Amino acid sequence: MKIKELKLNEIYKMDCLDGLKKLKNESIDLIITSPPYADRREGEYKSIKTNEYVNWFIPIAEELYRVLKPSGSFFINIKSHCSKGERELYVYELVIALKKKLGWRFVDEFTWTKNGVPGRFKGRFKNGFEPIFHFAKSSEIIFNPYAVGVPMKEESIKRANRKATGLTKNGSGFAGMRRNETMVNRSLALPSNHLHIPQKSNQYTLQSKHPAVFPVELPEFFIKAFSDEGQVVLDPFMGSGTTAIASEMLGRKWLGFETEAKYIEIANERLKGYADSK
Amino acid sequence: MKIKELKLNEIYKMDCLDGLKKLKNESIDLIITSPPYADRREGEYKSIKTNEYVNWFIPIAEELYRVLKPSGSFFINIKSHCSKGERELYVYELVIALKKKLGWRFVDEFTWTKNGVPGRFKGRFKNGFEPIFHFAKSSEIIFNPYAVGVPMKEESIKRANRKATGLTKNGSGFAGMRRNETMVNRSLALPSNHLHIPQKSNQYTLQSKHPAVFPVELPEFFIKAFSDEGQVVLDPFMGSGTTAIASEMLGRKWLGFETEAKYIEIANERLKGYADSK
DNA sequence: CTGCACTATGAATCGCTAA
DNA sequence: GTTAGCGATTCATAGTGCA
Repeated sequence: MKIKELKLNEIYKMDCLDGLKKLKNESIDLIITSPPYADRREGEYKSIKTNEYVNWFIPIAEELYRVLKPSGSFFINIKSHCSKGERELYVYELVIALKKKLGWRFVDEFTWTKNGVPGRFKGRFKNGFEPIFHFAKSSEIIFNPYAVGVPMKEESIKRANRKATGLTKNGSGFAGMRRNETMVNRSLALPSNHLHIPQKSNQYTLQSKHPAVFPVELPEFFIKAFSDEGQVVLDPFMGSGTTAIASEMLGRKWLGFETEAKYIEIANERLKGYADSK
Repeated sequence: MKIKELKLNEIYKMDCLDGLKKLKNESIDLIITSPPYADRREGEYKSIKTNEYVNWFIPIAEELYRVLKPSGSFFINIKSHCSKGERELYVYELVIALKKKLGWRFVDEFTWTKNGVPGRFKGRFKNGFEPIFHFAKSSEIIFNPYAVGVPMKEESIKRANRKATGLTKNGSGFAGMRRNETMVNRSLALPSNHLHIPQKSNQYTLQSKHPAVFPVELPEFFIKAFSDEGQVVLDPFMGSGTTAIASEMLGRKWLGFETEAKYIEIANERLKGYADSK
């Protein structure tokens, strides 16, 4: 039985596999990460070869499974690159392995659309989206859909009110949702598994110094919908700390690993900047 | 050596595997289809079981490979359903099998975002996107990206013109693209692999009578970008004929198979309606 | 202060050339 | 033969600086 040796709200300069071994079983509420992609960022991180990627990730995913609570969720953002005019398949193979070899439940795939980096390629268009895969350990996960409700269109509100006068027969009809949540939030529409978040040009921000940051809106969305206040969010590949910032903003505790000292520095600066601005 | 027994611009009431056998090697320029999804619409079509889906599709994909020209492309729209709170994996397995077992080149994945069918589910949101997978036989495929160019933003046009005054040193640098194509189309920006096409409410249209139609904009996009005028488009699962309509609209010949007489009737009505409206 | 011009850059990829 | 490096290409976005 491992013990929990690590304090919260810190980024540890370790390989994530070493770091994860220091965490207790079922001590984490939510995992959000974007690991290094295969064959990218040579020089920055040690580049993982495409055909070794799944085997490289499996021991990490095993540890993630161990430390996550049964009510927790694991979100992973990763996209295959193209090589010789074909998109690689390792991301699909990874998803299949996580379920079939390690027993993760594959809840859903999100598509995050953004403004693609321009480029003309032989036989295809620039890339304008990335998938985010949602895994869990059980069917009873924390889920607060109305925390990410979007304002309804005018017309839809009217229609909803019309409908609401003739009360529906069954209370809720929806698993895991209390009826009054629906009523209270009449003006909020539920989002879908499509997230449109244009990538910002981070030219003069601290964020820009890390080569592969996702926008803060991404972890924000998943933290709101799939965790409660005060819970613990883990990012095993912390990079410049976007997951930590989002956690701070939303009143969650957090924890992360990162091997590059310079990114830890950037992340701590960003966190300090956020704390000062409050 | 098979001979081509079938006339163009017709929907044949056959199982697509039987129909495909009547087509000559390399006689088709473009394939666009949305096959029946696994475990759906029982009663309408014979439902294909999730765990048998890949093996069911492989012989069809082999025939598609045989009839497609080396310069052709194959687009397949298919999305896994959810079962017991998990999204099934057979679509990823299919993509992997098409490449690794049958030798198809996997060019790219498109994401088609739409307005999701409302519904509240346990632990996940409504579905707001479907993938479309692009396969080919060679790296030398027909590709007309500017046929689907979207108007550039005002500001980008100005910038482009400024740049164009100081001509770049090398002619093109980009394979498969003639320089003047770029210049002539200065006011068009290339799209990405993200297509946003809200699904129309087809409640009162002929289209609605088929349970699983994709919007005509979808085949339109692929026909424009990946085929030339006068070429032959095949849809092995024609349904209510959306691929045929799009082909007619764009001056392509077409051909399709469909086992249900009532959908062939609907498709022919739609085609007649289109012809009359011209 | 506003408007416009200009610049930097974002998980990119390909073909060519030199080694 | 193979590989590594370099230049060229593409545009949405945000920030800077000047008129």
